[in-house]
This record gives sequence, structure tokens and C-alpha cells, in this order.
Amino acid sequence: MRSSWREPRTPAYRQKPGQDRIGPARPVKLTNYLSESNAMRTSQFFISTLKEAPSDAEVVSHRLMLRAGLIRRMAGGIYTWMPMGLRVLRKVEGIVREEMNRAGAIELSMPAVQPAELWQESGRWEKYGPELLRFKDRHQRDFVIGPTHEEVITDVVRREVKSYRQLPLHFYQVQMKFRDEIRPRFGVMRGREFLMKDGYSFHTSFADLQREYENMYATYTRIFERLGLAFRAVAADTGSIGGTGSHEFHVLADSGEDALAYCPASGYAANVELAEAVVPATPRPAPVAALAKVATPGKEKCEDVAAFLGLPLTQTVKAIAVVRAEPPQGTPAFTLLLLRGDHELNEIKAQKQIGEFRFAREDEIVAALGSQPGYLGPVGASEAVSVVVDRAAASLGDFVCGANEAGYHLTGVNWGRDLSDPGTGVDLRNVVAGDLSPDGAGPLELCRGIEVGHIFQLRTRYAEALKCNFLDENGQSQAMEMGCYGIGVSRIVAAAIEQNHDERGIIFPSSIAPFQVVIVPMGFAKSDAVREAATALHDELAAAGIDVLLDDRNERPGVMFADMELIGIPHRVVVGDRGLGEGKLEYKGRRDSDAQMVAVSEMAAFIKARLCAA
RNA sequence: CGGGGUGUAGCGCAGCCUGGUAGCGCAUCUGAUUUGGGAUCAGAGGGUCGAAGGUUCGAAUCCUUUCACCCCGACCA
Repeated sequence: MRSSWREPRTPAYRQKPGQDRIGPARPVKLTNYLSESNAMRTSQFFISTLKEAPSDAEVVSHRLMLRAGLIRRMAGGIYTWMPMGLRVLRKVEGIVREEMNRAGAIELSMPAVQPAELWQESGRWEKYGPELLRFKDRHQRDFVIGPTHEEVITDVVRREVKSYRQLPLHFYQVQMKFRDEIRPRFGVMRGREFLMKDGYSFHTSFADLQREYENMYATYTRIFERLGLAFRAVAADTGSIGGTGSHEFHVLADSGEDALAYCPASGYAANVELAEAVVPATPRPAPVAALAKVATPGKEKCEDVAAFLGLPLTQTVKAIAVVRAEPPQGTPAFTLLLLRGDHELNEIKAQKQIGEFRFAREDEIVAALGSQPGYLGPVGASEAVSVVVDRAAASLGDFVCGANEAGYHLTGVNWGRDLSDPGTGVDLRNVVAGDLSPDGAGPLELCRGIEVGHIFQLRTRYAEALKCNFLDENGQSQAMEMGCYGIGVSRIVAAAIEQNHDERGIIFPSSIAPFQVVIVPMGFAKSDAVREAATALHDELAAAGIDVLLDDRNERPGVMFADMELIGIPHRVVVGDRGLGEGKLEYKGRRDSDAQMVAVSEMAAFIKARLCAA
């Protein structure tokens, strides 16, 4: 396959490298991606609501999505998007697409099925675990179903782009991805098949990559604002994808799987996985108490020991026994990680300090320390044990730790006197609320979030592995600088519901609601006046480009109200003979406690004003 | 992967311990009455009890295997 039979074309509107593409770079046609008619009658649509959710649905968004008939499960982590749900998904997708286009990115569509050779070339065939779904075709050739597209896009660009004159470029697609998650759960929130917007940018310099990274940070901010969601951007770990700078965008929700730390004073924000726990401001106190061994029968947890001795939990030190995969030359693999009793180990930070490790088995602990778990400590540990100390633990004086003897702890332990001085220690723990922000501006607070966007500066990692080079002004070959930018489109739908619901059902933000307005007629079949008024309003709103649903099922009122509230349509108009007698219709916003009467002739304008205000 | 749990009608569940050929609510279908917050009455249809094997005169029920789904998994401090 050679595509070099023709010169790669450089569109006239492409800008020179380094030029700022933020803002209205070029005219973009903002297509309505909900190309079906924006207006609909329930009799011509498909509504399938449930009174009771399947018992295996745990989280609110999953239950509501099933009950409202937005999705139906096919297999673990694999769902059908029903017509109502698909409208929501398409709206999210449409906003993402519009903003990506506006930001200067160019849409394409890459294959979901990718040849193994590309993954072998980048080295991820081996590195990516069982999450990567692999299979053979009829010729016994290896393929994968793409969980992401760094390899493919890099392959495309290396074939098409040869000169600095063609850069920068930013390609994106919106596509179903597949990741064989260990434990799919929460419906489409952590599904195996999911819709993702993934974009990849290519640059002649790191500076230009940083410029585009800022552009995407601003674009993502705009996207989540338009989606109408409360969100926060945080500094993030780059994880397996590699690279340097990285930010995650989280929709804030108590049910979120990620813990976030932020400083209200400075705006610092980071995933707890990454947030640095700084060296305590107060220096380590001088030893006062003498080292003593005390009996603590049956007290195996720090909480129990502290309560038993009448000391604060913060005066205790816990020892976590691990075994390193690759200890440095001359260092024992068996390692004690020391943390203050009230702190939690952060495994990612620990891995950065000591490399790959696993938790020690009980027999290994007994062999190394001669003690049962529950009474482990660093004092008097043999030569066969390494000790790594967290900063907070390293700043303690007169602390309590296990005595390496079942039923005993040591009190009045002091660094330097009773065991070797660890200095300031290293960062091993999760930050907690009240910790000093790493920028020193004030105390940190914690919240939970659902990761819906992630931007990375990949640098040249993939370009080098796949030889994606360009010729610079001097005719020199260089690897391209790359950025990568993802948005979990299907997950956003679940996250939006997680953040916006009540006991009656979903409350969709207007921007992504399947329909913005629903007209509920009372006695559609019986009353000519109702039918005519409802139809007229429907037609008027439809002509104005508003997504309007007319519920002409002639169900009982309670059924229609309940269905539309469950589905989460943000604006409702009730048309009934009762109101029509006074020349009025009834309006109620999904979050309103009471309805209000509006003159028939003013209702369309009233709705338009509401939609503009939202 | 380890631990725990659940598979009975479209959905929610009972029956299983103590074997005797399957039941309830919702939903569905028919008819009537109803119609401003998930109607009422009368009737009807629908399940090889996740699958395979075994024990037994007889298995949803007891045994074995298997599959699917759900929950939890540093807490050795």
C-alpha cells in the first residue's frame, strides 16, 4: 500500500506552524447531527419505560437509564442505545464535534479493527494487558479491536505527512471503542464498549504542542460548560499511555470513582493518585519519652492500639509489608512501607518510589520479621528488610509502632535514636482533607468525580516508535511531537444523570435532553380543542427548530407525566380543556415545584425565552 | 485472579431447608366502564425453573459439573 503516488495536499487555509489557532480559526458549518426531524409524536416514536429496574443495576444513572428505556443490556458492559437514549448520545456527540471543529481539529474515522503489527511496532502488544481484545481472522492473522488509536493515527500521519509545512495537524474521530474491562459496572459508566471522541495532534516542536494543549484545555472547558455539567479539571497521572503533561476533566458526583483534591485558595486541583503530600511545616519534635515495649494483646489495627493506649491515631505508625519486583543492587526485596496510622498508602506513588511491588504473604512476613502481621514495625528489623518512610511518618516523634512480637507494640519510638533517621521521608500516601496544598496556598479539600475527559502531551513516544518523522526547515528529519485528547461521550450521558436527577427520574440539562419540550394533552382523542391546540403548539415549536415531543398516546395523565419525568424532559406543557377555557396552557419546568398558566398565544415565545435562558 | 452472592414468565419476587409436575405483583392481550398524577371490573395468554449430567418411582427442590450476571478485594498498619 503506497499513497505517495500523489503529493499530499496542503489545504490553503492551513496555518503556518506556531500560529495560534484558538478562536474562530476558520468558518465551520455547524451541522445538526440529529438529522432526524427535531419534532416527534410518541405514537411514531418508541418509548419503553419500566416501573422497576433490574435488580443488578446499582448506581442511580444505570437504574434510571434502564427504567427510562435509554439503554438495554446485551452482555456484560455492552449495551444497545435505544432511540430515546441515542438522541441524548447524539446531542453530546454533536456538541463535542462542533467545539472540536471550532478549535481547528479535523474529523476522520479510523478502523475499529486494527492489525497486531502496529501494536507490536509500538510495543503495546506486550504492554497492554488483557484489556486489549485480540483475535485472529480466517488466515490466522492477529488483530485487535481498538481500545484507542495512537498507533493507527500515527501510521496515517507518517504515510501522509512529510514536511513541516503540513504541520500542525489535529485529527479526531468519534467512535465506538472496546476495552475488555476486568469488571464492567455501572451501566455505560464503565462499559466495555463505549463511544469516545479521540483526537491526536502533531507538531514540529514541543512549544507548538503546548500551544495546542492549551487550546484543547480551553475547548474541553467550553464543551463541558455547554453540556451544562458541574466539572473540574485536575492534574493527572499519565498512566499507561505515557508522556508528560496531563489533565483530567471530571464531572463532579459523589458516586464518582475518582477522588480529587483541590485548593479553593489557589485553584490547584489534582487527582488524589497524583496530589503531592508535602513535607509537614512543623519540624520533627525532639524525643521526650523513653522507648518502651507495652503489651497490646489482640490490638492489631492502629485504631485499636491508639484507643487502647489512649493516644491519638496520628501518633501511631503502620508498617505495610511488600515485596519488590526489582530491588536495587544490594537491597532486600522485602520492604516495610511506613505510614502514619491515619494515612492510606497510595500504590501509584509507592510504585514510583520503589518500582513494581506486591503485598507480602504472611509466611514471608514471619520469615523476615519473626512476627505475625498486626505487630510489625521497623525497630530492630533485620538486614533482610528495607524500610521506606512516608513524609508524615518521618516527621513524628515519640510514636507507636509494632514490636515485631505478637501482642506487643513499642511506644516512645524516635527516629535517629531508636532506628536510623529517614530524613524527610518520601511521598507514599494519599492526601487527606486539610493537608497543605503543594503550592503552599492553603488547605486541600476533597471531592469525587467521574472522569469524562483526559488530555495528554505524548511528546515523541509514539512518533519515535513508529518512525513518524518530518523534514524541518533545514531538511533534517525529526520525530513529531504529539498530543492526545479523549472524551468519553457515552460516559458523559451517565455522568450527567448521576449529577442531575431526583426521586422521579432524570433531569436532563437542556443541551442534551432527548427532547427539550414535551406537550402532554389531556384527552387528545376526545377533545378537538385540545388536539388542535396541542398540534398547533407542536408545529410552531418544531418550525422554530425546537426539539419537541407531542405525547399523543392518549394514555392516562398520570402515565404520561410519570414517563416524561422519568425520561427527564426539561420543559413540559399540559394542554387541557380546563385551561383552554380560559385561553391558557400550563407550563412546568422539570425542576419547578409548581406549574404556571401561560396564554395560548404566548406559550411558544415563553418556551423560547426559557430555552435561551438555560 | 481470589472471596461472597444470585439465576424461577418481559420486570420485581415467592416456592427450594422438609422432592409429588410452578405461583404472586407489575407488564401484555380481549371486552366494558373510565380519563388532570402510574385506573376499575371480567376474562385470557405466557415459564423444558440458566445449562449438562447424576440420585430417585418422581427433581425448580438433593448431588456433581458448567455457564452467565452482581457485589467486594492494601487494611498484614
